[in-house]
Amino acid sequence: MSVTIKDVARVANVAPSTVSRVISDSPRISERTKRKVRKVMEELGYHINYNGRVLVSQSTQTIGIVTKVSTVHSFDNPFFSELLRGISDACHEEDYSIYLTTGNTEEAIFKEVVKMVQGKRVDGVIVLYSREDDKVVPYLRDCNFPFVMVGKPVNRAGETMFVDNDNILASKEVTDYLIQLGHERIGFIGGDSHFEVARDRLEGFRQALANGHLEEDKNLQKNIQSGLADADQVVEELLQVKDPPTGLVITDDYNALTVMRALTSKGLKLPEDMSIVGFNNTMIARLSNPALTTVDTQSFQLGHESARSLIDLLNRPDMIKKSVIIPTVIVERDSCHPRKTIKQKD
Amino acid sequence: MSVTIKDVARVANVAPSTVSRVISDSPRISERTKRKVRKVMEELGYHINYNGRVLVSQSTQTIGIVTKVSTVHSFDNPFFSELLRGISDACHEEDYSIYLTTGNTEEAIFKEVVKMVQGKRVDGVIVLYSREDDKVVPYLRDCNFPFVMVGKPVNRAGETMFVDNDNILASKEVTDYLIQLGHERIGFIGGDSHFEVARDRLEGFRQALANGHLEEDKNLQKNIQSGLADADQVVEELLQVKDPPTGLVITDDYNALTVMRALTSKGLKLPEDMSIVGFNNTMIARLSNPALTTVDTQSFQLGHESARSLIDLLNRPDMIKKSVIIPTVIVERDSCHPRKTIKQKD
DNA sequence: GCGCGTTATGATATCGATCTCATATGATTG
DNA sequence: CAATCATATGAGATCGATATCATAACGCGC
Repeated sequence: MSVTIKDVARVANVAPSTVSRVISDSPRISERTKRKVRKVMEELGYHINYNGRVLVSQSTQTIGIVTKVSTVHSFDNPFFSELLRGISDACHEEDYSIYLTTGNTEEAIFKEVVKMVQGKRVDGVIVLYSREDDKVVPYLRDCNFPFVMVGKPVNRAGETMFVDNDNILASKEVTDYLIQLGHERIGFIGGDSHFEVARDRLEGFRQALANGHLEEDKNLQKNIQSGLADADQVVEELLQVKDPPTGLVITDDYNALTVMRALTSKGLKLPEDMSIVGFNNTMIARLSNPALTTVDTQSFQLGHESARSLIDLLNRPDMIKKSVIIPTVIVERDSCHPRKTIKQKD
Repeated sequence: MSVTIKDVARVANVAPSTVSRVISDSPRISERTKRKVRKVMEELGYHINYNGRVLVSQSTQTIGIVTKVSTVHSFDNPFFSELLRGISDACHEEDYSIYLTTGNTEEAIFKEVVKMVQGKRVDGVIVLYSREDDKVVPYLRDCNFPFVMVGKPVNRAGETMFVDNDNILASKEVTDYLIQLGHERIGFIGGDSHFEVARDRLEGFRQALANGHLEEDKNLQKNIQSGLADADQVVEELLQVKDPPTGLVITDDYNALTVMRALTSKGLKLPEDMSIVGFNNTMIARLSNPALTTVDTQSFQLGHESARSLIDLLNRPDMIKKSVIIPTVIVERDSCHPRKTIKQKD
């Protein structure tokens, strides 16, 4: 069908192996022959077929990306898009390609992973989440297949390459920020607690409260899980509490915006009646009204570093399993306000 | 290294070709042998190596996705994420995999495409944009390589498979919607006019004005291009016009929200002082305040259909080059308001 | 002028699967 | 019971590249 190395060899009157050597620019071939062969390649419109090369070199120059269940909340979330851009960028620099897993259920994703790993379609894998009860990561460990996680591994962190923020610290800092503003009743709205990141951020939140000698009230800790409890309900509950919060730490920009909507529809004034901080600094944080103060987790960098680390690992399989922590930055916008010193009658 | 078909053959005491036939569940192999071979595969932990198969079958069961330059505005935009989800979903149903091109410049993208097409890494390609001055589509045509576009081709539509909305109609309808609400001065804020979609939506907008016997004022037609003119500037300009608009058609939810922010910061009340419609019905439309009325372009379906069409084409290469039009729906929310019958003095 | 080391190239096996063609075996039939 | 045929399996070529080993050609020193 298309032009192969043999066609080139025949026309150029050399052996296929010579053509192969010209392709890899081997120093063992004379300049004269190289020129001749290259001319023929040009004339015939030759282009290498990677599949042939892959078979012998046992390397695909491709990395696989595994995301969590994608039905509603993964691609949807701009955070993931940014991650993907970062990965994509790093891959391109190193001339690697990207192979994307899809799949709507955990089981489907797992099968896809097995298929791409065992089927030798990728050289390594980036896992874009960290959660307990996950089959993918243990599987990759068992196979001894090169992989990098975005997010801190649930266990055996020492044996695993990962790229992450210091989520405990980030959450602590941003809670501190609210405390500095005078808030004493601070609520926390997290995501799916199966994920490591959710637990870390709650932990940081609690540390900040403890540090600030503020009482921890479980009634102020809520969850928004995709589909399950929605913002309206959570807001409802938070406002019912006697002595309701004046500040909220929300672990995701998207959810933060949802909550803001719910609050305004209840007649609260933002940021005067409720100070809010989000996480991730996605583009939507800039768009809300008031603009959202949020923790920039530098998702692009997170993605970029994860790909770079994986490629490093592929190049030197025996390298030490380093982990990379990407610093976070609080981006101050307009969604926070010093606590009003109301309740004069007290 | 890993277990191959030959290892299985040796242990099971059959020929490699027999094992291959068992894999493809050929009816020419007895049930007894199949059971025996399968048992050995199980025991040895055999898994097919796709690269071998690809080489002989000349098919990768993989489709490539080409997006426009990704630096700022492609993955960023939830519209693309939804498209990707739709593609991903359809691919998974048909057991196809996804190969993603990256690249920060047009030239880099073009090279990636050549690489994946000539290098035989994918069976077909989905191009997620339609623009003039594009090298990718003409190239794919020249190679006679199977591809599907999302968006109407700039030319030679009859020879090209594509999936699209009727953007002219959609834009006309949504402009009509504003006209029905009594608006007579309506502005249009589009995107990069290199893209076919931008031109179509402008066209529909103009048709609606003409139909409604409204005068077309070029001063009310603006553009927001990624990075270039920003919302504040555009809003500034629009409000400077004598007899400024009371309604705006904005061809993208993201830009619509940017404009809304700019308007409120100028002290306008929404939707009373300005009615706004967006496009795409991305998740951010739901989050704005007031919630954005927008044209649902059904991006998930767009992606889904494009993948399905491509896979159809791959299965029957001589099939007629059909095109699919996905209907649009206006999603009414709270960002539009009947025109106030002010200017009593008139 | 013979032996030897270099250099440039060729011949061939190989990667892991599939596919075509050949063949052994057993069943069917006149 | 020989001829014929269907069935189940094996042998070997093949896909398009790379890599190893062999070898031809050449120059050089003694």
